[in-house]
Amino acid sequence: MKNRNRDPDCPVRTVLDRIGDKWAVLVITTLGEEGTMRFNHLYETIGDISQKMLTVTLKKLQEDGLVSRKMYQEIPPRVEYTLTDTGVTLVPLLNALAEWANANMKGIKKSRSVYAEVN
Amino acid sequence: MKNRNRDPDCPVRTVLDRIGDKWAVLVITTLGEEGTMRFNHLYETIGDISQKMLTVTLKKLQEDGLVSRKMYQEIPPRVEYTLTDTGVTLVPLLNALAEWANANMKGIKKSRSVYAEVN
DNA sequence: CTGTATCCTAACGGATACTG
DNA sequence: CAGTATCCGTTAGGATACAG
Repeated sequence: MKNRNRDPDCPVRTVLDRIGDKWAVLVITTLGEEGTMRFNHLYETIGDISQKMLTVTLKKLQEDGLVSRKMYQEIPPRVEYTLTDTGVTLVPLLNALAEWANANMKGIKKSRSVYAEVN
Repeated sequence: MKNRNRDPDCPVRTVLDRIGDKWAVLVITTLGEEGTMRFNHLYETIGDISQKMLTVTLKKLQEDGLVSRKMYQEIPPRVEYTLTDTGVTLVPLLNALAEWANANMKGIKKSRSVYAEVN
């Protein structure tokens, strides 16, 4: 495998700086579940994201070509976001992580409380 | 699937707050490749992590029960870190992400440059 | 409805020096 | 060798107000 040390172009880091972002993961998995969504729908579905972070995250994902944006010339405005083909390929990986989280959260929480008692 | 909205105990968020951390991912995948490693070995292999962040990250991973720490009473001191069984189960998922990154980095970089030109 | 623009605070995390 | 302690600049990101 390619040596990752001190390599600014390391793919792992390139992608981690993006999908390592909690909001990006949430947006991608949500779009993966619901398909095309409007801005407000995403905003309400994710729930605890701020408007600002949703905007920023969507822009970054568009920039990376993972999400596409379609704007309708209507009043009031309507904007729809959809995963691109590339974006879709990321969904199963993130879902696998989500499943891992579900399967292991209990153990992790227990470990944390044990650790807290000892220290 | 469990509704993730406004749920502070959401497993996905619990895990994302940890593996969403770039340093944690790097430590886990590195230990996954190399097996047991000493502090300095990890420090040098990862390369651009600071001593402080390595210490902090290892502590958090121990707290979650993903990494175990073994200290030898020697002079100079020797400390070895190893993935726990739980930690090991996370490795293939992270490696899958790394492979995804390798496969898609080119397209992502291209998308970014196109985006940069237009805007 | 779908954003943009500021302000502002907590935290992240690097650099450095010190310790057992 | 394997950390700890401290300082300190940068940034993430929430709150709020405003705009097209």
